[in-house]
Amino acid sequence: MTLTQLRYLVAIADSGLNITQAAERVHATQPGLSKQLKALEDELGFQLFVRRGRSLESVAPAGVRVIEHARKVLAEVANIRSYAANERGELSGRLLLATTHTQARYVLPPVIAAVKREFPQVNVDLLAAGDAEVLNWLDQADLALISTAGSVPTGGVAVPLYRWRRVLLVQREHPLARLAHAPTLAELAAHPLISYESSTRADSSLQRAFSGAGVAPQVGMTARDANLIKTYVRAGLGAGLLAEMAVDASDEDLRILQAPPEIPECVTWAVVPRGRVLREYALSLLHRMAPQLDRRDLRRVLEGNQGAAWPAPPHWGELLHANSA
Amino acid sequence: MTLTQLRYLVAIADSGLNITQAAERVHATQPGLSKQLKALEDELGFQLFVRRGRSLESVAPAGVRVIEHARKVLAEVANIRSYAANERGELSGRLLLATTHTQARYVLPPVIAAVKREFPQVNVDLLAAGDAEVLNWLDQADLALISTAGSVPTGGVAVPLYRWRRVLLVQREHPLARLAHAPTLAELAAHPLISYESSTRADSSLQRAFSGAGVAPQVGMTARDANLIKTYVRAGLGAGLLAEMAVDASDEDLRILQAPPEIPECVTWAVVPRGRVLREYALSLLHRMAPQLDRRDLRRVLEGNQGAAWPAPPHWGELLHANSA
DNA sequence: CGCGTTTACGTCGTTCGTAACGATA
DNA sequence: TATCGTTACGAACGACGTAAACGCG
Repeated sequence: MTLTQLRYLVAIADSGLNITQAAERVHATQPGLSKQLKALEDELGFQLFVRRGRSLESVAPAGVRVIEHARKVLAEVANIRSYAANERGELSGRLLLATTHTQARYVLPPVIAAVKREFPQVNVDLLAAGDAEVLNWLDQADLALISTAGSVPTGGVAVPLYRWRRVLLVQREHPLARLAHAPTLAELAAHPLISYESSTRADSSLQRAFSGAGVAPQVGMTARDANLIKTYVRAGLGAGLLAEMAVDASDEDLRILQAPPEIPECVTWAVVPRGRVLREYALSLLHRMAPQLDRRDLRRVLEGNQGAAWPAPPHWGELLHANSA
Repeated sequence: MTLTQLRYLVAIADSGLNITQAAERVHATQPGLSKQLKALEDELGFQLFVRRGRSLESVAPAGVRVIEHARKVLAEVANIRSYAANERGELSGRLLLATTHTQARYVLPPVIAAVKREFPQVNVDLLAAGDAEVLNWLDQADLALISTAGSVPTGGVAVPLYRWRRVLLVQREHPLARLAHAPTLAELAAHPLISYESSTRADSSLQRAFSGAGVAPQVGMTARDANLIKTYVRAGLGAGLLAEMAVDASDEDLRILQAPPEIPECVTWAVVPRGRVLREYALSLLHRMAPQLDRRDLRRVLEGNQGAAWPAPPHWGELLHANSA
């Protein structure tokens, strides 16, 4: 058994059982992979894939288990490489972030700009997805950024970054804009809402807040992207309910209202798989998004495989202030 | 980076930084290890060991971290090998048990005999140590057997096997033997005791039971081995306080008394490092020691990296009965 | 007939062991 | 001077890539 064999194995599994495609991915030739796979199967004593004719039909049950372990091996090897790269002060590399659209569009730009200033040779790749899908990318990404209302994300060590609230964005002539006070849940329920896709789930904090007040919201439109929500607010399709981070100077034509207090605060988290060694620049990004946390503490907890008692995260506004300074 | 390099690296670390000795351990030549170590250091970009002259003086700080990860890599590779060996029904192998003397001497013999009957080609190695040290061997052993009173052992997935009580072993002419009832803690405190080494620790269940009654035991002698305790009981040095499993037919010259009820029941656990794949014969041993647990459940929990709600373990007597049948 | 896998084969690189050398206590 | 690590060298093994053959849709 060699690391190459394990690397080829997961490449084949990740390429939909297409050895030719897997060969390109690992920068090798197809017969090479074929042969190494055979060698590995010979050594283990059973087939890892079910063949139909000459091509791979599916992963054998035993293959599933072996691949799981192989991934762990490769992850640890990657950890050694990352650790070594940090140790010798390597400045180049890649930073793959799995994140929501709102983070990517409104929160990350200044943060990433700062990281790129500190590490100009680092390639930053953004992988924007919906709330629910972000965690699925965690095995490939370096870290995931995700927001929740109340619960702590699973899938790794969750680091609380900051708190934020939702706000209402309406046209100036919208009925809600004429109220002297922040609208109540009942008042809000009287108008069509435009919000994030995830808020339609029955167990979302939004739905729970409304049902707690005995009313049902009219979520007439959803989008993953705050920009789209704004567009439809301007088109007069309803009131936008979105993250306060998504409001910027370009929204002066609209009115910004506080959301009802029953709609709970959210927390944005960074999630890092347990035991993963982060490159310096990833830690730098993390630290910029949570300056309240000590850098050494961060590293210690991330590598210590254990949860930690984090301090309460600051509100988004404070973080913004810290970053602009 | 190759698996060979990582294997050589930990071999060197485990051989007290003696490359020659490490070479024997991995069945290779010394120049081979020397060269591979150099190649690994070259690839990583820094030295893993601190040299004084030409010999290795100590593990460099960075080396400590790399070795930790290397061990995880090798452990996962070993898991793949174990899984494969199970998959193809391999009947030979090695079973290294870290255990206490009492288990090794009185509990394990019939169990191991049964396992050897089922797997004649398996080499069983016992590593008997004191209560506290057993867990230190866990990284090298396949599983550890350890007893506690109340607490759950750490260091891996703990599987409760059976419950047991301590008993008193005294000479027929001992004053305690004349009592009509089981002695109380106060009565016991009036006589010198001979017990296990671990019972002298202030936080041991024995000490806590006595101090709860406001008396202090006179633990005049300790030993790790129940046989030794019996020997000294026969020499008239005091009353033996030991595990009920340690009493057998050869003790008919002595009197067996119940221990005071305040001395709590103990539980014997099997501890398996998280994520380790056990060979079939190891699982067989585990199942024989805890027939109340389903074999599939066992494997699922051990490999699922998560604790489980185990059923209450049976008393030792029931287990003994099941094994003799 | 195109796609993908396997088999065959030649070359290159690497590893390994033996042997000699160097340093150190 | 004995012990341990490094360097040097030759042989053998293994991995890789090119090219061709084989099955399958």
